[in-house]
Amino acid sequence: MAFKRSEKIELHKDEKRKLILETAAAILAQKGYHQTAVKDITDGAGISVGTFYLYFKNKEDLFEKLYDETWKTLRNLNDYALKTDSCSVAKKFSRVIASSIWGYQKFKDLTKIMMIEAVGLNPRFEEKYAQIMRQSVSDIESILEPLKERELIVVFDIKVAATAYIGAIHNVITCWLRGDARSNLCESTLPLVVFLMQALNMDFNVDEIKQSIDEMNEELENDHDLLDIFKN
Amino acid sequence: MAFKRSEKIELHKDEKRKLILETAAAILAQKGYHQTAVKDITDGAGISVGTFYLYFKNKEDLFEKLYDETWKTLRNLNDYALKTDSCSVAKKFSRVIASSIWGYQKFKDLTKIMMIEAVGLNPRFEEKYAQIMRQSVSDIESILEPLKERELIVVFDIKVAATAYIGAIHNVITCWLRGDARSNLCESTLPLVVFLMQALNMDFNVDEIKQSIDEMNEELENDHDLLDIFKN
Amino acid sequence: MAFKRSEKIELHKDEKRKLILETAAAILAQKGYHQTAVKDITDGAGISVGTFYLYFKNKEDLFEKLYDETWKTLRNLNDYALKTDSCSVAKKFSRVIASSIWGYQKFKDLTKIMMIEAVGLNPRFEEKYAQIMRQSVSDIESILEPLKERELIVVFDIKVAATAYIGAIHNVITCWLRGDARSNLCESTLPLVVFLMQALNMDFNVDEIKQSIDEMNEELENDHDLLDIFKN
Amino acid sequence: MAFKRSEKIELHKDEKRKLILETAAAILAQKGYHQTAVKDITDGAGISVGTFYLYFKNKEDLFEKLYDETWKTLRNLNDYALKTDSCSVAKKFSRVIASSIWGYQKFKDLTKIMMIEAVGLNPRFEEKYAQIMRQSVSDIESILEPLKERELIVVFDIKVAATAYIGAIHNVITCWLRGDARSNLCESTLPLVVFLMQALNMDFNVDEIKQSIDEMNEELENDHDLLDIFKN
DNA sequence: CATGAATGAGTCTTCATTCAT
DNA sequence: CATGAATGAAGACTCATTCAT
Repeated sequence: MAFKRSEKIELHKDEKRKLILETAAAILAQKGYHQTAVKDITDGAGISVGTFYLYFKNKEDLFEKLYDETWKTLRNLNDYALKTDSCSVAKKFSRVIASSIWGYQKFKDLTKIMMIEAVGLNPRFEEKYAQIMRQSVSDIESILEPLKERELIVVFDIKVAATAYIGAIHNVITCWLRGDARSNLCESTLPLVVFLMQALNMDFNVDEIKQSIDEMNEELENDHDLLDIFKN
Repeated sequence: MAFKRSEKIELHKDEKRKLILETAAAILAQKGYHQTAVKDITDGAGISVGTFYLYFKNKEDLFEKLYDETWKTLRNLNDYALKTDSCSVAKKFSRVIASSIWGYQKFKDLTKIMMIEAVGLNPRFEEKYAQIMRQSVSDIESILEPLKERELIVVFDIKVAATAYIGAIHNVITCWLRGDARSNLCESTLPLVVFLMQALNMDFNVDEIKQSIDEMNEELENDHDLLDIFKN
Repeated sequence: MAFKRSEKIELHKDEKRKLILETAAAILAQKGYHQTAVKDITDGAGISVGTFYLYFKNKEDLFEKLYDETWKTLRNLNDYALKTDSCSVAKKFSRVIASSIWGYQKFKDLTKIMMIEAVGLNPRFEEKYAQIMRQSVSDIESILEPLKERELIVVFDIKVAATAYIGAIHNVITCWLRGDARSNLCESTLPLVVFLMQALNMDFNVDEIKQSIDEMNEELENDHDLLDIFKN
Repeated sequence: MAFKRSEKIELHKDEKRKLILETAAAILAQKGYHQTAVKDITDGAGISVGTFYLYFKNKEDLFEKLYDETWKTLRNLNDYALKTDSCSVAKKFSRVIASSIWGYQKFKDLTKIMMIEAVGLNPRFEEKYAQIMRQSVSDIESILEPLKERELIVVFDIKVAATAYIGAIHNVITCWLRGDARSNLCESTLPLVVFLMQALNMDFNVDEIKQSIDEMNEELENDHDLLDIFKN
């Protein structure tokens, strides 16, 4: 009922594709994959079912595109956060976590799809999700490894630590997605970073972290290109 | 037009109900809720469709029963872990985490259903899951609160800490469920507990923790009554 | 929910059969044939499904028995009404109509089953109903025939007149069954008889008719044997 | 996995809807509501099950549409019969009855559905049918009322008379529907009208009535627009 | 490029009937 | 005689996908 586009503006291929993806994101996030019929999406986007199949191979294909692009965007955010003049380790951690959280909040619909809808959707997506998780974990592992060598952190088992680390962040986001959504997720960033710094037994200075987070958020707000998930 | 008394051993109502639940748990965990037809379950359990509906109102009802019983069992495990002669805080934490992990491993199928399948199944279950998560988080909060008062732990924001704490544990389990399943999840218990103790900045002694975990596991292995999830 | 017999009184074959028929009559009249499951009837009668099939071949068989016995009873009533020392024709008509109406009211449940439920149930019952209607009509025809010969009535076409005659009576009853049921059907007897006497252009005296109706009703109220539909 | 553009002539939406309704009318009239599966109707109409649900919400919806349209048509016929330059009361009665009978004969299938199938179908339809009967009766009542005032008819109780009146007509039609169907129902019109005129003790002239009936039938045969029940 | 009517395999669910106990 | 758990055929309805226009 919402999402109804009335005036059929003539759009170019890319714009229409983007329109479908955005509409689908909103509807899928709200109703869930199985509760959403292709017709719901096409009605929402003001196009015909036939047109939908001109842009996507099938319903799962659309979902996969949405999923992949979401993931790509979130990874881009991480890359961006790390692509900074070298600075203290704690600062880097802060930037990455801050950017992730900022992104999840910015793309709430997409995030919900990726973190909640896609889970347990079907064996294919489960594997996809598992792979992504594995990659996330292994990314963190490769960051923790040298830190451990240099005795900047204290961890018992790197793999477990990385998994717990990711889980801590994800759960803060997921709980927010599932209900606290009115509150400001970004306010959780600082406590979360502190929790994780402590978990790794890393030296840190709260003020420095706080500052890094604020800087990161500000940077992100000003670099709009980064965010346009559907660009190109 | 009906009948064919199967050659199977005649089972009593409760046993048959249990048989259906167990069969369903295995199939649902493997194929997923939407990919599993009622007939898959009945075929698996060697009963007719009609019989299924003799024991459960419908497919969702079965799932809900499975879900609720799983959750109840896991909570029982926690209660059991805490129902011990008072001991150090670190020891209690260790026992609870160890028991959870032990339970998840023991009831792999059920756990997968609860932690992966039920997520994003439909609005009703999403809410159910959200409620359980909220309760878990708030349980932890009420444990952390007094510890913080007594300055036994250092946390910036109790709610965020509790959420991160739960997420860390869940993710270790979930990742294991999703692929590492051949490995022994229990080996992750010690590193996980250490990670979390550090995260809370709590004093702890690794050996003591290790010992608590081992004790806990041993106790659990010997108290078989606790485990029979479907018992009466 | 109603109809629940709680104390299992031990009954003899015939009594149990009667119990089932009576329970079925009440439930079928209320919920309709297709909306009533065999289990509804057995629950209502406080017996098991198995027992039901000990007394009746199947659901349709029960219905047929109910149907036939109802019809038999109503015909008995007609016979009884006519089995009187000869009297005026108008009086005879009055007695028959009065007895019918009295019976329909007395056996409201059964009547509803026969006149409403059975209609359009399935081709077999349709034919059965048609046959009964044909017989009713032809009964009336054979009454009207000699009257016409003797010029005591004026009818254009005996068959049409008989059909219309039956229809008039039935509709008064059916409308009552379908809603007016709180009102007293017997009050409609006099106006109905007058309507029909006029329709046949027969000489009649209102007071005499009124008296016949009253007499008939009184007789019926006092002859209880006649009514026990399940007797035999 | 779908399609097979049938070789049938492509029909527009309204035509296809009409095709389904007509097919359904024929099959439902023959087999009865509960004995007819949706697939029977779609097979009969040469369409797929899916298409059926494109045109009707569900099986009951189809039946209701059929029911309502039938009733509307029959009422239209009555209106048409009365929409004539004023004439004698007897003539008006004749025209209305003639038009009804003519319509029932013309729409045999539909009539059977309305008058036989719908009876006792389920509580909803029972009430619907009851309402229609109540309305028919009350229509007749409001016609009889003034006639009684003006002493043009003699009736004892208007409500009973109206009910009997309707019942007489209906039964003539219903009996015909149920078996006499080869014979010509219209031949019953004159005797029926005479029966009813007499029943109301109304003055009438057989020849005039006969003429009115013939005129009515002729008019109806020539006004084809009136009949297309599914038109627009 | 766009449309949307048509398709039909696939699912859940009911319930009359049986028969081992 | 009585029981009621078990059966499975039958039927209503959904929805992703196609293709003639």
